[in-house]
Amino acid sequence: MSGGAADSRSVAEKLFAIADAFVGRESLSLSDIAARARLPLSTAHRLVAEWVAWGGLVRGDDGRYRVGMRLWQLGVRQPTALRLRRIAMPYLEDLLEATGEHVHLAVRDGLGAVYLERLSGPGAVSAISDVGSRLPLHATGVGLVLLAHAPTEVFDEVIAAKPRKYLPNTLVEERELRRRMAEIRSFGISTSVEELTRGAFSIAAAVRDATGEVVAAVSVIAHVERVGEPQFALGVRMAARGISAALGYRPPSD
Amino acid sequence: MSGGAADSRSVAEKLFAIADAFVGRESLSLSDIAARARLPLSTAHRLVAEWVAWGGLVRGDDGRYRVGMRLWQLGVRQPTALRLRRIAMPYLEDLLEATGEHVHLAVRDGLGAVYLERLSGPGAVSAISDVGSRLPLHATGVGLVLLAHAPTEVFDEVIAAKPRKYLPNTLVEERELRRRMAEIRSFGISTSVEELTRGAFSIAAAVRDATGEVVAAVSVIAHVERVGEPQFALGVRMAARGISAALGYRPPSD
DNA sequence: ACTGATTCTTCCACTGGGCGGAAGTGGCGA
DNA sequence: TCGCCACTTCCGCCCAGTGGAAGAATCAGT
Repeated sequence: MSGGAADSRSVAEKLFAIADAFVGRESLSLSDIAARARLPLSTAHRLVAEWVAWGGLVRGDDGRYRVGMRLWQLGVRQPTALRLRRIAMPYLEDLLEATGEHVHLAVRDGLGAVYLERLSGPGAVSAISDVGSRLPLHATGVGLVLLAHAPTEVFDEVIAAKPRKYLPNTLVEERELRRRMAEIRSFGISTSVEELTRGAFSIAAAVRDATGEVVAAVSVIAHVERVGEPQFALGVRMAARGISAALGYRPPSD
Repeated sequence: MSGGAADSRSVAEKLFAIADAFVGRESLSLSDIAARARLPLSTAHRLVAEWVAWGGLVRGDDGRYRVGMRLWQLGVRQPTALRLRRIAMPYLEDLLEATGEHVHLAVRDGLGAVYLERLSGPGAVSAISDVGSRLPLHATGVGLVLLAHAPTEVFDEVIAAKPRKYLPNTLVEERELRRRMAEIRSFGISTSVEELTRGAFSIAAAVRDATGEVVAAVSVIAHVERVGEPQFALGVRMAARGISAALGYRPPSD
């Protein structure tokens, strides 16, 4: 029956590929899933049925599949996300009030910045990020901050992965990125203008926990005309300090 | 090599069993996982490694495993949870302010009530429920409300599954439960005293969406001495109505 | 109602990936 | 140094998983 070369991925990898197909989308048809996971329809059909039987995926009345409550249950208790979000929320709300633009909280996971929270004012720029998004480290405010404080291997991997130039201002050269990292580490804050989104600039700062390690980053994304207004840098600094303090960080006093 | 009867579960089921082991716990060691998932250590080891390779689980510095950001990403966008939480939050906060006790929002998933949100006042009773918990329908305020408005098959399955009697007041008999369901449907509110937690009572009401279907339930769990104080029933009713209205529900006006 | 396109579901025989007992490794406490 | 426990790796057997193909269901256009 099977003519061509069999798919060398393990069952688990195929199941995960199906799960991955759902990251960032509401609902998918069987063929969508099969296409995204690069699986033959019959295989996708069978594996999706297994997810459904477990409750990780549910089939709607429209025949399309959605992420089910069981996966929600599993994810919602992710310790890092839970703790950081809970602690950071009041500071993020203050920051939103002070700026009226997009406010972000993100952590690094591998080579991506994962957005734990996004609060947005009414007239904020249209941005790609949302809660649960994963964006590249080199092209976002939070990403650059997280990268600047990550182990050097991470930087090497980012370079090795050939970072994509989204806009003319996106940094992709190793030298430029290195300089920028050093800058962020010494200033304690990062300002990017039109590096990922046209018409937007971003100010980001690092959040530290009780051990002094950088565990997250906060940022504001605002309309580029407002660049230079002092409340952004000030607000982001205060939010980052506040959250760090709430996490038990005590800055070296010497 | 393999001597005894092989495990008849499919790879997928084994992977899911591992995932299930994490529901409601922060971190597990490999042997914990193997025990909970009823898998030989070597099998658990291999499958856990697959989860880790994908990013669904992460291994901490302590050697224990935790749910990773990838599973969080997947779950956090679960459409029902996302939408209901976002819309309901302000009403739940009002309800918390009015009562100062535990406030819950839950949906039915299969034979369980899954808690989408829990807000708690400072002196609230110690309760088992938390965000992401799954509790039996017959033994919780929200569960009874959800059961009362569920398809009859669900009720039959609950009965068939021999509901457990947690406390003397827990309803487990088919006749009693049926009567209670009818009561809830006609009064539009449910009051339970010490059915799951000693020293606590619960008042719950149904939330409907634009189609008129019951999609969730809100409840307050409070110290049993406060039973009868009017703000509980009133507050729960108002919250349920408010959320329903925000979801687009228009009560029949005749 | 007929036709054809599209999407989903089921079937089945071949085969290599998964299986798990057993042996190996490493760390810790006595 | 020894024993214990928790984890990791190994390896050969065998059946679960595979995916092409055929069948069923659904839908749109004429």
